[in-house]
Amino acid sequence: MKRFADEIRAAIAAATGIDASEVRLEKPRDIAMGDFAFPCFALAKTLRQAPPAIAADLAGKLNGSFSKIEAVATGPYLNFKVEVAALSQAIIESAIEGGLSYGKSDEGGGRKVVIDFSSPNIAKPMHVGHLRSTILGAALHRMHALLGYEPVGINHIGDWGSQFGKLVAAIARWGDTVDIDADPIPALLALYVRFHDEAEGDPTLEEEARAAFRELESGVDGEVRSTWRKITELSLAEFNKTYERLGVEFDLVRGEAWYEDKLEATLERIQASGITEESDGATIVDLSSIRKKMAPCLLKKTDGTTLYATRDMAALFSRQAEFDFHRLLWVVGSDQKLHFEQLKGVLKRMELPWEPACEHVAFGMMRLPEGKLSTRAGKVVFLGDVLDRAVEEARKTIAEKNPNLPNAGAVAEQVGVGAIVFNDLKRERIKDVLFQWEEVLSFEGETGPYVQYTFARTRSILRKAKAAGEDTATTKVAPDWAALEDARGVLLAMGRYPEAIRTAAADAEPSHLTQFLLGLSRETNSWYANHRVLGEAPNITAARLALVEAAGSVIEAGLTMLGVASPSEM
RNA sequence: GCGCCUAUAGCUCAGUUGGAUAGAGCACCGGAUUUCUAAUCCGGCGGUCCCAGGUUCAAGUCCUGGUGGGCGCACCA
Repeated sequence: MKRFADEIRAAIAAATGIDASEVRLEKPRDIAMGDFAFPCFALAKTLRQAPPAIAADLAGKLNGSFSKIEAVATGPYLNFKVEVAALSQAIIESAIEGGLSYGKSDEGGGRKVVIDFSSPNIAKPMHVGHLRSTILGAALHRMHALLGYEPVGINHIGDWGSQFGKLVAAIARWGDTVDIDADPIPALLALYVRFHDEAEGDPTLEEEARAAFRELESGVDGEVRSTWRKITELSLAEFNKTYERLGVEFDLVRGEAWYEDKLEATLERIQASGITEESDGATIVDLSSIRKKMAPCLLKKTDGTTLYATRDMAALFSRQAEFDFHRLLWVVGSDQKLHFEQLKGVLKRMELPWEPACEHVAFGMMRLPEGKLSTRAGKVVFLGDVLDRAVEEARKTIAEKNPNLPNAGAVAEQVGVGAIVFNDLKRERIKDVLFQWEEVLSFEGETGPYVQYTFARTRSILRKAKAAGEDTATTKVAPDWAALEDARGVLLAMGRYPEAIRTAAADAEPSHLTQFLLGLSRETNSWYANHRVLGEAPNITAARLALVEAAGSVIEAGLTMLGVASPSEM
């Protein structure tokens, strides 16, 4: 695909004198017009000619230099159509050869991309709101790896801070009223909620909590620390079950606590750069020079303990020193935008040249029809429940549509979880999401199961072809590539996959890929409706089989990038 | 109050660095299966692209000012 575009660009460059890299090719409005379009408006001024005249003129010049491409002037546009045999063979072969690595490139050159994602808080259950960071980060990790970067996925667990003082205090008081070992997360959540309820009428609780956190931060290895350690371990074990279901892995699981012994050096480093000041007894960095009225960054409280920003600065310095990253992606909700702007603001004031490499990959908030998510107020949908219900729904659909499916249970898991994951990656990440059961449990239309279904059908055809002895390996018939004219939409879609991956990674926007997959699936399904693969003339069947194999291969590659399974039957 | 984000069909959303007649899905109506999975396909219905100015040969896209919604704004994370 790219080589045809490059050929066209080079020819236009030669004919007009503009640089080949400046030639921008678009997608024609209608596929019947061609595969690539070049608008001639921009040339009108320099050539002192009307765009349609330029297009007509260029068409004449270019057609002489192409062998497999035809240029047609349509008004102010110059449209290009690649000979179908050349197009289909090139795209199908590269898609099939690419396999799951289709779109692979070495543009990353092994440079490191640190991706900070998921980051749940210890002692709280994961809810639907945690899903987005987890699967966005995992998808970005896979895409960067494909593009030749060396991604470093870090789970920056929220395991530090004054809230743990509260939890420790609550356990000290009421730990024997709940069974933490049996089902740790709900038990810890109950204690946390109780703390907040009772702290209002009992100020000694807050004092105990502060004392506990002070002890934790002092480094003393006593009762408090051992309680904290236990909470952390139990929570991590719980989180891992969810990660396993989602197919998510991390290169490093490092909680905020991991940076504990780096806090002092971090503060010293920032102070040494001369940008800190005292304000009401706290240590801050003024950021009004970064943006008018931007809130200052607080690094140390009046009582001497550290804050979220202090720990994130420590993490940042540590990662920069350890990985010397090309990019650092914080995959964290948009509600924390200011926090990351502040971190970047501190870097700017320190005049650190790697500041632009740090990006906040913000995503919109998940809301329920009844309002904002709140674990404490019980307004919450737990992630495990969402996955379970989707899987149950998938199980029912399978029982109804394909009752003899082998491995029905495993496929239901793949389809149900796939539906949830795909749905969450479907729209632009910055957009807020209203969580609605009927939407996430829907398997029709623009959904993960729709894409999975398209793939399953490609596999089904390949299976039947093999059984009938019609697959290319058996028949050794040369495919009639020219017979795929009607599949041009499918071909062009497949050809755009590498670019979809590239922009998805560059913009840290996996929705480019989900949208791509929906488009390819639509083209493929639409083509199926009007064309038979099996039982046609051998060279036609061979070409169509290759098309089906390639389309399935690209879909599988894309779903794999997203962390969605591709069952071969469903 | 200030800052950031967002607004496209009844609903949920696409719409490349500004380019040809603004596209899907859901819902609703009507069709398609003796043959490769109907979790599909085809057709119909449905639009002052929030409003008002501006820049441009060209604006859903860029700029300015409004309006609605979301998020945030000092010792929580």
